[in-house]
Formats: sequence, C-alpha cells, structure tokens
Amino acid sequence: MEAKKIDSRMYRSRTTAERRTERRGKLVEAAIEAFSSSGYRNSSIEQLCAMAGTSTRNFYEEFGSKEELLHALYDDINKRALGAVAAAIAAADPENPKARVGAGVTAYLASVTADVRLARIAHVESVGISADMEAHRQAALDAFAAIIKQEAERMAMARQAPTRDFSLTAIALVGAIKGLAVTAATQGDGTASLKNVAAEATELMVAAILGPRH
Amino acid sequence: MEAKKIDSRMYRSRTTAERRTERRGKLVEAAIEAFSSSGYRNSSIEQLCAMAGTSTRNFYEEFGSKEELLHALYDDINKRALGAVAAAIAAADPENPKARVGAGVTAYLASVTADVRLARIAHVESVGISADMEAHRQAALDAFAAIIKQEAERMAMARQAPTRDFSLTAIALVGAIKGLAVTAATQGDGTASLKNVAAEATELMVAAILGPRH
DNA sequence: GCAAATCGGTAAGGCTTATTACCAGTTTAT
DNA sequence: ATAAACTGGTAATAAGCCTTACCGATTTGC
Repeated sequence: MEAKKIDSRMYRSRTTAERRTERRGKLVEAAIEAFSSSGYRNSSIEQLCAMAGTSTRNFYEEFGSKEELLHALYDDINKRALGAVAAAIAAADPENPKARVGAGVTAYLASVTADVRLARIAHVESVGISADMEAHRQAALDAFAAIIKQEAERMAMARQAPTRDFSLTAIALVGAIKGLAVTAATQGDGTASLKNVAAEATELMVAAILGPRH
Repeated sequence: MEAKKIDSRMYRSRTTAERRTERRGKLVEAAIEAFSSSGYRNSSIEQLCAMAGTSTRNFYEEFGSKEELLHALYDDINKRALGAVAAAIAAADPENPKARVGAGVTAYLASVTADVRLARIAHVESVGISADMEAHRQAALDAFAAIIKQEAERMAMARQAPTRDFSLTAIALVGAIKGLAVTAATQGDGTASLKNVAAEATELMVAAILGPRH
C-alpha cells in the first residue's frame, strides 16, 4: 500500500527522474547567475523560478529552501575543485615536491577561476548566511587545510621538509590561496593572470612548507 | 534664518551632541552583540533598538539604514587595526626586517582577536552584503595589501629583499593573515593561541618577502 | 508663565517574500 | 472510455520588517 512506483510514471514524454534532474539543473544554473550578479540575499525564490522557467511549486519539490539550494551549489563547486586537486596531485611526480604543490594549486585555481560566478559564490555569497551554512563552509575550508597539511607531512616524512606541526601553516595557506583565487577571478588580467597567480601561490606554499632556509 | 543653533539645546540635562554620541555608542554596541551572535541579516532594526534601549525613531536620526550602521562599525574596526599596525611598525627597528614584520602582524592580530565579536563582524558578517559594502570591504583589503607591499618594497630598496613585483604576494599574505585571525579568534586555545598564530604569520611573511633562498 | 519649537516613543502603513491550498492539465488502470 | 491518480502553475495567505506619520513630553524664548 505504501510502496510507490518511482520513476515509472511518464509526463510529457519524460520520466519522473528526468524531469526532476532537468528542473534541478535549471534551478542551479539560475541560482549561479542570480546569486553571482544580484547576490544571494537579493535573489528571491520567485526570481529563480522565473529564470529557470519553472514554478515555485516545483522549487519546493527539489529544495526545501533557498539556503538548501545554496548549500547544494556550494558542495558542487567544492567537490569539483577538490577532485581536480586530488587528480593533479596523484598524477604529479611524488619525488618532486614543488611540482606536486604546483600541480595541485594550479588545478584548484584553474577550477575556481574557470567561471567567475562560481568563485564569487564560493568565497563571497556563501559567507555569513546562517549558523548551518557557516559550519559547512568551515568544514570545507578545514578539508582543504587537511590536504595541504597532509602533503606537508608527507614531505617531512620524506625528509624534504622539516618535521613540525603544519596545522597553522595549512590554515594560512588556505587563506592565501582563497585571496589569490578571488583576485584572479575578479581581475584576471595582466598581473593577476591565472599563470602569475598560480606561480605566486606555488612559491608561497613551497616557501612556507620547506621552510625559510632552503 | 537658516542658521540653526546646534548643540545648544538641552534635553533631560544633556546637550544634543551628548545624547547623539551616547545613542550612537549604544546602537553600535548593540550591533556588535547582535550581528556577531544572530548574524547581520537576522538582526532587525527593532531588535537593535530594543537592545540599545532606544527607539526606531532615533535610530534613523543616527543612521540611514542598517547597512550604514554596519559600514560605520566596519570602519571603526579597521581604523583601529590599521592604527595599531602603523604604530607598531613605526616603533620597530627599521634595520631589522623580521622584527618590523613581526611587530606589525602581531599588532594586527592582537587588535582583531581582542574581541571575538569584532573578528566575526569584520571577516564574516560584512561579506556579501551589497555591492556598496563589497566595494568598501575590497578597498579595505587593498589598503592592507598596500601596506604590506610598501614594506616589502622598502626592504627591497634596502637590499634586504629581492627587487620584484610584490602585488600578488601582498594579496596572498592578506588572505593568510585573515585566515589566521579568524582561527585565532574562534578557537584561540593551544595551537591557535595568539602567540603561535602571530609567530606563524611572521614566519610566512618573512619567507614570502625575503624569498625562498635566505 | 505661556507659546513656539524641539525631541522621542508608539503604532500603523506598505512592501517584499516565503509558503501552501487549490484547480486545471496529463497520464495510467480497468 | 472513464475514473482515479498524479503533476504543475496560479494565486492567495501570512509573516516579517522597514519607514514614517502622529502625538505627547520637554525645553527655550519672551
């Protein structure tokens, strides 16, 4: 009696799952555009629905609230960036620390600056929304810091870097990379080109991890 | 005819200027508490007035809007921090670059972490409020970056650092210091104590400015 | 002391926006 | 083919909040 047949019913030649994912995609795309141009707080659900060509009724079918949509969007952006970094690091020469670091940070910056709107959403519009969102954002930053810390410890283990606590170094480097990412995304010309910014970030990370004397 | 006698009239044994500055102070203090605990967007003007023991009528006498209040508060925080940094740098030994950098960054971190609420307001609650506020915030970050850049160039001039473009380095360092400041403010115990954080920031800045080989 | 001017609190108007109830359109089962 | 079930758009409900008009309280000038 309770069992519902999901994904079986068709509507306008589309299955339920198709319609849902399509609507979800449209809403996310609308949110990317609206949040990055008008700002999260100035974007109303009705506006998002109008841009996505759907209705508020369906909005609540996909997301419980505007914040839930932002949450999902934030996760998408971060998952993509984290994946790019992990892949780049894995593909780099394990014996060459600078190359590893450079590959990872360049992958991150390339991922984030590819679409200015995403950088803005991740680093500006998602800040200070609510206690929940803040906790989530902090967790994401911690995850990035953990990756950096892990890489640093790996180098220390291989005697390429001094053995010490890299916790604060990692936090500082996350902040530095974030600042460079925003700069590259908003004014990615000349001095702040992706190439220059990636080089700067790499130098800074190497200097911070390998220590002042090297 | 048009000339108004300002500050002359008394009300409840207080002059106009006295009442205004007092109210302003109470409103700012209420805003610090409300913004940092409930968040900027969740704090209504009525709430602020209730906490400050005044009325909405008087709120608009002092500030044109809630955002204007945040703007003023943000400026206060930054002015104090910038002043502390400038004083610390001026008092430091011009010949000892690391001491200068350490004094400046320690002064900044001490100023910001002295009151957790201020750190939260400056680095979290003020982000992504509006186009105006964003421009203002960016300008403040640029000002900090300019100070760092100037110090770096000063060192290069004295042949204590290599001669190069420090623009991106300064931006990265501002981000790093911001990240450390937030960490110290929110979890300023053990590893993230003011002392440790200041030391980390100093090391990073010296390494970044003086170059990898030193 | 009295009128004119100023100050400040209350309360209501008006706008925006989230949320849901309702109904029309569409599909499946018998 | 028709009833039952499901899908989705419109529109109304409801709440929150900014803003200001109004009016009593207080003070100054004459």
